Amino acid sequence: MTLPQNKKRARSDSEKEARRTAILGATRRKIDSDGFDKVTMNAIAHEAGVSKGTLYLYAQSKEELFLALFVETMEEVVTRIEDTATEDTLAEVLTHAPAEVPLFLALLARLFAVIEPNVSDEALFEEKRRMREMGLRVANVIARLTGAPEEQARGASMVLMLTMQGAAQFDIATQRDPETVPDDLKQAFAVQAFTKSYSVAVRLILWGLTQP
Amino acid sequence: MTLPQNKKRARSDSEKEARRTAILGATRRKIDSDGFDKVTMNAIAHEAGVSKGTLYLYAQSKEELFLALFVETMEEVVTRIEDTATEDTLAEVLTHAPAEVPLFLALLARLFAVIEPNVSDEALFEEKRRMREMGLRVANVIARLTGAPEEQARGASMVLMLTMQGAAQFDIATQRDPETVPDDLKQAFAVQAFTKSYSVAVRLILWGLTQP
DNA sequence: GCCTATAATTGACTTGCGGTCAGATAAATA
DNA sequence: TATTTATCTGACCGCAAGTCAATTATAGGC
Repeated sequence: MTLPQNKKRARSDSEKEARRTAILGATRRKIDSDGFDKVTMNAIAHEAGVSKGTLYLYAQSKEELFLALFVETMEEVVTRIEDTATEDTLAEVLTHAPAEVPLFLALLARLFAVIEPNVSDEALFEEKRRMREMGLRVANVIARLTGAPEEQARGASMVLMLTMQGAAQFDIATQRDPETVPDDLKQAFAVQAFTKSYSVAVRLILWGLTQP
Repeated sequence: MTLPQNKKRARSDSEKEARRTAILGATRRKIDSDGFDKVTMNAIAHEAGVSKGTLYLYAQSKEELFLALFVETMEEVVTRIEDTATEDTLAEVLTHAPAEVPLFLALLARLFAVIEPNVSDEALFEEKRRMREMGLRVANVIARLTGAPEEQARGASMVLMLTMQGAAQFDIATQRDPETVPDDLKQAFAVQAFTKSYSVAVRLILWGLTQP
């Protein structure tokens, strides 16, 4: 409810944008506090200080809120990679950026199986275009820092995205309270932590890229 | 409803096993015909010729049915790999086996984000142990056929599982009716098909394994 | 073969959530 | 200030997962 002044309704475009931002912020906080699977539209509405009906003026479904959030977080991840990666730190940055942007992994892990099936074609296609664009930005960084040809860097960017997806899935399992995990499985859960499993893949891919 | 003779209730262990099998078969057919997201417990019950309540005598939740099915299909994938892979066809078999066992990819794609969060600890841990065991069986095949040391083969097996997860996610998107996809995105969707994206990763991993 | 105890089966019911829409009303405009 | 516009609301709907008291098939004892 960070609407300009003491207005209660968003009439102008900028006011609508402010409300949308407030709703996405509320969604963010709710995923953070309750976990992705337990977030309800009522809870988001309450957190945002609006009614449930209002949410549906700004998104066509619950998953469209999640999709918008995902695009935001992915944008942040890519920007981070562009801004901080150097020749020496590329692997390091590629590995840690996704893990350090809050909610990115949680949303990525649900993107294809949970979020996208429940989103209008329109919103989906727009997101796909943005994803493609961000993939290319990462490819550019890789090409610039490794000296690999554009084409190969694009391939690497896609394989990275694919393995990141897998690693994000694995990471979900590790969220489980360690107290409840039997001893003989603790190891199996632990090795699935995101940075642990993903860094192996990143090194493998980058290494393959710099070989003749 | 393939219960022995004309019995209507499963009293002995073997009869219960038969009923369980029948229920899993019905679940399979329903996912096949309606798609994972549209399957309901009522529909499964009807297909199996029992009531909804009966389903809950054989599984604690809908997702536990899916989990049991997943283990079945993964067992089949691993067995296939063990039985048909040779030194020359390893990459080929690793790529195609997952795609050829019906429902395996659909279930794998939902395993961590959808199925596991809704399953009792008991069922989850049992599944994890089986998964680990199957991972080792694949590692053995890899070690045997490539001559790589056990340890390295286990690492490769895990990275394979991780990328397979990612590829299964990507594959969901390609299920979309091509008619509805805008021209500029057709390419982006197409390259995400399972065997297309996964085979690249398989070759990369096996190649890394056979290098000094 | 009949009776009884056991427990498998049923399906109406409860619960909870996503999504809708007719009415209420804030705010821009005349 | 009156009128118009369209944002906002929340009671309501539909649907699906999951429950449980009542029903009844079946095994085992007589």
